[in-house]
Amino acid sequence: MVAKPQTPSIRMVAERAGVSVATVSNVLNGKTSVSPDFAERVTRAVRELGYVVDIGASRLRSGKAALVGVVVPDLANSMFASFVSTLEHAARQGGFDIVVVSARNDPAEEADRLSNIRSWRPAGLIVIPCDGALAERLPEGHAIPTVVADRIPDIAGFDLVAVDNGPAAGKIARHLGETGARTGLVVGTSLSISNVRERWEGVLAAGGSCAFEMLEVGFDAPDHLAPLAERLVGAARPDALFALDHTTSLALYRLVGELGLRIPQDIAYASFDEMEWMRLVAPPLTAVRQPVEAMAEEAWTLLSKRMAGDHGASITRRLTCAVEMRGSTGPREASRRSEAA
Amino acid sequence: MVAKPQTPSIRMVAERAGVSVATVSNVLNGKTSVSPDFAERVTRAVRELGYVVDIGASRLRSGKAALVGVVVPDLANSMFASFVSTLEHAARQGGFDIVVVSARNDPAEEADRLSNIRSWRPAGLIVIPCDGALAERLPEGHAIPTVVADRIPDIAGFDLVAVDNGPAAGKIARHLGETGARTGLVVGTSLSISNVRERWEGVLAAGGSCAFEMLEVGFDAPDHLAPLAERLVGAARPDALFALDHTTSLALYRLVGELGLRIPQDIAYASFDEMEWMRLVAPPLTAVRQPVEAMAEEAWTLLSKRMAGDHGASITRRLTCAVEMRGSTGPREASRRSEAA
DNA sequence: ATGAAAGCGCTAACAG
DNA sequence: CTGTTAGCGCTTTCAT
Repeated sequence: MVAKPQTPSIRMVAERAGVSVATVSNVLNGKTSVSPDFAERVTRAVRELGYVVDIGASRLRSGKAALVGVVVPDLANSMFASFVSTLEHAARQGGFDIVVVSARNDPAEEADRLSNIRSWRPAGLIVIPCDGALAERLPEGHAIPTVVADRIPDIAGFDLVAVDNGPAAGKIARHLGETGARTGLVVGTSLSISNVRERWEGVLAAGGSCAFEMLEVGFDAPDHLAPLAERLVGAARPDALFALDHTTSLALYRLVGELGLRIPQDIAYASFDEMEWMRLVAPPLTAVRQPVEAMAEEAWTLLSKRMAGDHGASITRRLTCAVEMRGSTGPREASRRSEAA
Repeated sequence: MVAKPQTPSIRMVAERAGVSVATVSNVLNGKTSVSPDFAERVTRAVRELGYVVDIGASRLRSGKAALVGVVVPDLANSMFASFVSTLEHAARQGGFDIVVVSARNDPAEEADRLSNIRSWRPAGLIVIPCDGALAERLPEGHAIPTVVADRIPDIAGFDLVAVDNGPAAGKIARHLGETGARTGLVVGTSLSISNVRERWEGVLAAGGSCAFEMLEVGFDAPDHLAPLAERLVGAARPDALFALDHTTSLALYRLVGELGLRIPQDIAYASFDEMEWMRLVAPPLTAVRQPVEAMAEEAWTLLSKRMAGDHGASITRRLTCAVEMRGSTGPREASRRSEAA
């Protein structure tokens, strides 16, 4: 029977270096000063053993957690993936790791994850709620520093970072009117999501010469788009379409193609949430680009302050979206790629 | 001074229920049987206090970790995001949470993350290495159950799940020849990545009537595509382009558009890695679709077995890609959307 | 069926 | 500057 390889502990390092465990800890954490000689012996023992601290045990004793929880509605959604990616990097800079959980757009699952994640005793939480009803999913005396991002919850007391949904959507709405649309159909997943709601309200508040109507299609858009198809072939076909989120936009754009409608000649098209492909299709799509990276960085900044002990009043940040007007909303020029075909 | 709200510990639960901490633990873990009366009292105390176990302390004592580490080259890449998303769900089903780290395509960062993640004493690791040289980034006696995915490392002893890169790429190569291409340019990030290498070798092995050449453009493709542009405008312009990964494909497709080349009339176009947008552009792109979800699920299955104590010989799984022939590789029919324009 | 006590790996407090 | 000791929250013997 060979000696089974065991994860080295601080005690093994201490023994090998011929010092006490406290000295090892001091060398590693640099709190108390240690003589160069001892420090060197410890460093070598650490290297030889391939020792890395057990960060869980460390937290247990010190009370300092190096973990933050991240809860998103859907990791497969590239917007949220990008958010998490930026967050992960910012967190690492600060010496934190992240535990990521996806609620899969299911409020019940979100509640479950939110409860479960507390088991890790994270130093903080960053949450993009999957709908407005976050309050009922947090435990009574929720004491973990928490930042909510992207969507506005039904609960105060947390820092919040989101984008200027209303004004950005309003710009699109006015632009559609200015480029000749008189009737517009706005399509989104659900008004129960605050940013979809804000966008729709932004459209309504925009005024302008185009009359808009709103349609909710839910999260599995491809299945729910059938009734919409009828609206697009009938005589009452709107002059313009405005998709309020990426998921919807993808499905809606495909539907428009399947119906053989030409953009922008037959119907103008705009989207909230810009993805790479929107600049590659012909004509390229008018879209609102959200500052996802900036949102993640701001969320991290806010959380850092809270984790550092800031107990000031909760802060709300609204970041500005970029609105990109492109060929899909006219003027009636065909794009290069289309001309070529 | 109000009583500061404190995270409830098992001791508080025990006191409130009027039982010992051992009994609380027994109720929660269901190991030993507990009288209905006591069980009920504990359950209520848990509910009233909003207690959730400290999973770190639990691991410390029991040695059972409920955490697995996931290391990917780039979380912002939608393929990897999708991988992580599927993984996260599978892990949750098994009662595990995941710590996610991104190497940002940087081997040095990967080494750092790989070392750092051991601090969490994870029960297992799932790694998509950012290049082939994984061996030198793992500590000497790496004892954590580990599954490598997507790319083949320079080190044996780990379970591996990847796709049939060579055969799938070969199919594309033959198809390009069959649709009339005599010269083809294959473009990818770097041959140092095993799957890119396998794809290129698959092209070479395919035979067929088209002569291929390979070009490496690195990871920040947009910057490195300039020399490529010259190849595409000169007299020696190839008949076909084949991008070996998503990042490259996105940049390359954009370049083709900017140069005003028509697909497939001026040049045929195919891509390894299928993304949504490839079906939305005109003409839709011929592409190899990787079974990312299946790969993640298989990786989890393999890891589960290892974590359960299976010490059998390491396993390699090759999943089959779907190859979708579309308009971008001819025959010389314009797509519907193009016809309309 | 229940509880007392030990100890996982670590750091903080204190003694020397 | 260094070592000893206690104890974080939990699970696991081992008594009772």
